[in-house]
Amino acid sequence: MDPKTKSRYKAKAKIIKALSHPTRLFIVNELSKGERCVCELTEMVGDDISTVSKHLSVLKNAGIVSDEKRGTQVFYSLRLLCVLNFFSCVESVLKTKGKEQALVK
Amino acid sequence: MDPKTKSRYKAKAKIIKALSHPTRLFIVNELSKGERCVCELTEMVGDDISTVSKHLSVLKNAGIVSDEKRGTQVFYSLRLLCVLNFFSCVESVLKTKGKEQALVK
DNA sequence: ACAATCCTTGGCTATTTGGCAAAATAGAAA
DNA sequence: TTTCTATTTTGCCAAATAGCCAAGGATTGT
Repeated sequence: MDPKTKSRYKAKAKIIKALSHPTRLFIVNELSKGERCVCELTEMVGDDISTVSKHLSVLKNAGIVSDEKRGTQVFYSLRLLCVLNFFSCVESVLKTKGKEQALVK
Repeated sequence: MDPKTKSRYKAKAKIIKALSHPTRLFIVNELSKGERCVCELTEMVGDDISTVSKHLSVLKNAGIVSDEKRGTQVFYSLRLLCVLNFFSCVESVLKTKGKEQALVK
């Protein structure tokens, strides 16, 4: 694999990696319904606010969400709607795996 | 977040996590062209064969690829074509990020 | 049976990640 | 300015991950 190809795959992997955490998936799904402030997300997720903030910065860094400060609050919104397509694909994997598990039993 | 919802997001994240590595992305892309044996992939990737084998087991475990032994070789093939849709979405993220970087300059 | 080939697994180390708690920052309000 | 509130950053520790090497199957061919 030549270096250029490799670095392209690295960049892509970084974006996907940003989505590879349960909490971050939940956040993305929530933001697909509209913008939310950190405090709202924190309450829904149930983790420490610093943890949620970190997850948000990962998503922001990857270019998946954007933030806007209004007053004392920071509102996040989903910038890349196409990531929602991931979900249906992932669902189908889960379904297939479910069937196989059933067969094994 | 209730436990049931949480475990569903965990399962989804696990699948996406399997795709969140440059080598594994490369492999998925390669398999989209047709089945490949471990030795072929190893040569293309350039890592130790044990490393490649481990990546393949991660993908298999996630339900993304399937394997078939024929003779002494094991052939892997892509089972979930929809994961290819991820790529175009990720491309668009990269493009957007590229533009922003250009603006900053 | 024996050797050769292909692949997987276990063991090890180095690096990265996720979580909380405490400290730092930014803006609003008094 | 001082204080309050919302958020981010930092430090620390535990757990997970990636990589290589060596050892262990499995299958083919001699």
